[in-house]
Formats: sequence, C-alpha cells, structure tokens
Amino acid sequence: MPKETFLKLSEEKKQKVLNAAKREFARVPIEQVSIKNIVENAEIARGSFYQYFESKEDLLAYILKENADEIDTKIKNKIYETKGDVFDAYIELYDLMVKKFVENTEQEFFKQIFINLRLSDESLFTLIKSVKPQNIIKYFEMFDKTSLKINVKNDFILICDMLNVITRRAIVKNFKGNSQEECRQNFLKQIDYLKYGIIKKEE
Amino acid sequence: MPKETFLKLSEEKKQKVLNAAKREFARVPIEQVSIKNIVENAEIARGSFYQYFESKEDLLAYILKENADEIDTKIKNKIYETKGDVFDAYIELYDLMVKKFVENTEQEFFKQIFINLRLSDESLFTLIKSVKPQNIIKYFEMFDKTSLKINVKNDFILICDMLNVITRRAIVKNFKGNSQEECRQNFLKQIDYLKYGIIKKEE
DNA sequence: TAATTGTAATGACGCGGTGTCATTTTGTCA
DNA sequence: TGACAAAATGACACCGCGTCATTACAATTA
Repeated sequence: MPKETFLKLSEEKKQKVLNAAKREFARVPIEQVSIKNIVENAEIARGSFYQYFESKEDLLAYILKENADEIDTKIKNKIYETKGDVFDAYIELYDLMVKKFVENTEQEFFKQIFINLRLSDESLFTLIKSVKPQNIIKYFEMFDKTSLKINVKNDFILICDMLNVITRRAIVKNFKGNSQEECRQNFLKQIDYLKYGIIKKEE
Repeated sequence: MPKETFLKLSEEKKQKVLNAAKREFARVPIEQVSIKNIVENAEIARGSFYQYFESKEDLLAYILKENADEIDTKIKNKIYETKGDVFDAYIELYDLMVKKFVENTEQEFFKQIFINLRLSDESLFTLIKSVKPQNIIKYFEMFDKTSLKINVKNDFILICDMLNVITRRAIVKNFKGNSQEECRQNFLKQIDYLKYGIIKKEE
C-alpha cells in the first residue's frame, strides 16, 4: 500500500505519478522496471518516490488493485446471478477481463502484466481475488452441484483450478496477436470440452 | 549456448561451474541471480564467466536444455507407445517430470524454475519442446482420433493446450508442500474430468 | 507580520553489482 | 628456448539503488 503522503497528494499529481509508472511498467517486465525512469517521467525527485511507496512492487500492487477490485465486484454479482453455473461465471469473467484489459488504451501495460503472469499463485499478480481457490470455495454452497460430478469440496476446487488456468491462458492469447474473435471461440470450445468431455460418448 | 571456451574445459571444471550456478539459481528467481555469487562459488574470475557464457540466461538455458532433452526423448517414445492415447502420454509426462524434478537432490533448483514459470510461452523456460503446440502438432496424424471429439487440427491444439497448462500446474503443486500422492490423485482426477466431462451424463 | 512547528521535497551520497578490456598466464609447437 | 595463440584475470568505469541530512513549504499561533 502507498504511504499516506501519496494518498494526500492532489489528484493531478497522483495521476501524473501513476501515468508515469504505467508507462514504465508497460515498457518492460517488472524486474527491469527502473525507478529512475518513473521519477523522471513523473518529474519528481528520487527521494519523493520512497516517500510515496515502499517499492515498485508496492506501486504496481496499488495500480492493479484498483482494476482488480472493479472486476471482482462484477464477478461476484455474476456468480449470484448465474447461481448454479460455474462455467457461465467463468465465461463472464473472461469477457469482463478482455473488455477491461485488452480493449483498452493502456493495453500495453496490461499486456506486460499478463504475459509475465506466473504459473504459481503466490505472486503479486494474482489479480482477481474472487477466483483464487481459497475465495471461490466460499461460493461452494451456492453453486448447484446436482448436475455436476462433484462429491466433495475438493472436487470443486480442482474444477475451479482448471477453469482458472484455462481462462487466464485464454486471456494471454489475446495479447499475442491472435484475433479477439478467434480467441473467444477457442476459449468457448475449451469450456465445452471441460463440460462434456473430450471422449465421445458411446451411443 | 555457451561459448566454445566453456565446452573445451575439463569435465571437472565444467561441473564446478555448473554446480555453482545451480546453487545460485536455486537461491533466488533468475532476476535476482548474481553473477558475482556464481563466480565466487565456482572460484573463477569474473571475466572468465563472460568468456564462457553470454549471460546468466544463456547459462540457465544450457542447464535446462540438458534436462529437457532427456525428458523429451522419453516422451517421444511414450507417444509412439501409447499411440492413440494423448491422455496417457500426458500422465506419463507428469510422472517423468515428477521423478526427474521433484524426487531429486537438486529439488530446490527445479523448484525455483517451476515456481517462476510464466504463463506465457515465449519464455526461456518452456522446458519440454515436444509438448509445445507447434511440436505436438507433428504427432497429430499419429494419434487415434476416432474416439475423440476432434474434427480439425485446431481442436487437437486446443486440447493439448489444456493438457499442457493443467499438467504444468500440477507439477508446480508438488513444490508447494502438498504431498506427492495427493498431487497425483488430483491430477488424475482432473484428467478424468477432461476426458469424460464435468457435467453428468443424462441416463 | 513574524515566529514556530510539523510535514513534504530534494538530490548528493555510499553501496553493490554489472560488463569490459588491457594485461598476464598458460599451453603448444617449431 | 622462443614465439605465438588461447584463456584467465581483476581493476575499472558505469549505473541504478535506497537513504538521509538538509531545505522548502504550509499551517498555526502570538
């Protein structure tokens, strides 16, 4: 979290700093992000940066949190709406994320973030809290499991885990030159495979 | 690729350098790996490092390649053996990788690599070539597709893509304190979901 | 208005790691 | 033994980092 000093700044100055930061974060993966460049872009003194933030990770987490929270709220609502259908909830999540992250003037920034997402969970970059297993399990009771092959809670977690990783991967592909339409079709097909299986039913 | 100078070194010295490197790569994610530490561990001069390798990425790629090639050969054979069953091939891949990377004295090294694997493909770290879509497609003709819901090549790629990402994720979990047995059971269950679907068949 | 006090901004500084390169050492062959 | 190429070495200049003593500013009080 940014320090109080930053939060007290005028809206204008805050934006200037955040824009400078996004520009730098869009340039290279976080390890290569240079605080020197950020303070130069933002026209603040080097020391000021450390008066505002603990580190570049702190700053990035703040920027991401704003975006994640927004999606988070929407997805929570969607889960309530689609009560009974995890798959629809994930498709909605996909659409929300594409809308927010791909169709965006700050595309390059988000591209950098998504492309460099790690397979591991612990990282800073797990953007959307509500789809982390420890959170989604909260919704377990709510989902309609009668039509699904779910016996124990753990089954549900395994399924969410697959949905998670497939959805994230599908988003990443949007940043890799493939057309948005193509990506979505492929994603829907994958969801379908998950729902009904890859092996043909015997007639 | 290492420079010729390195390859010409005595086996003993090469091993000393590689061991020093693995030790350092096991310590922290690659961005934080310090060449200073490597040369100190290996007891060579700083300048020598650059006589041997272009960069730390170059060195890491070399170490990984050795391991990847080994798995690669085995998995190719398995694909021929299990002709007709992509799923079995991936389960074998999983087992091979767990054996090679988890049950290993160099566990910490591989842990660091896997934990920091990126969701994106372009990266250095795509260890096993034969499961990259552009490679697996070569096996397309070989697989028995009659029992699968596959109409076009692209369907096959989408399926491999899911298998890929689920398998990798399952490996990662082995490094996260979960028991090996538990991880394997969960993985097999996920493969089952993929094969037969999550939604119950109507009787 | 001037004095006081607390808060924010500043940039010079020491630190540590980087990649280079001129020099030295080693090894080989006439 | 000398001459030559290949390899090893570590001092060096460079760069970005995080800190911190100092300065600037704003608000409060007399």
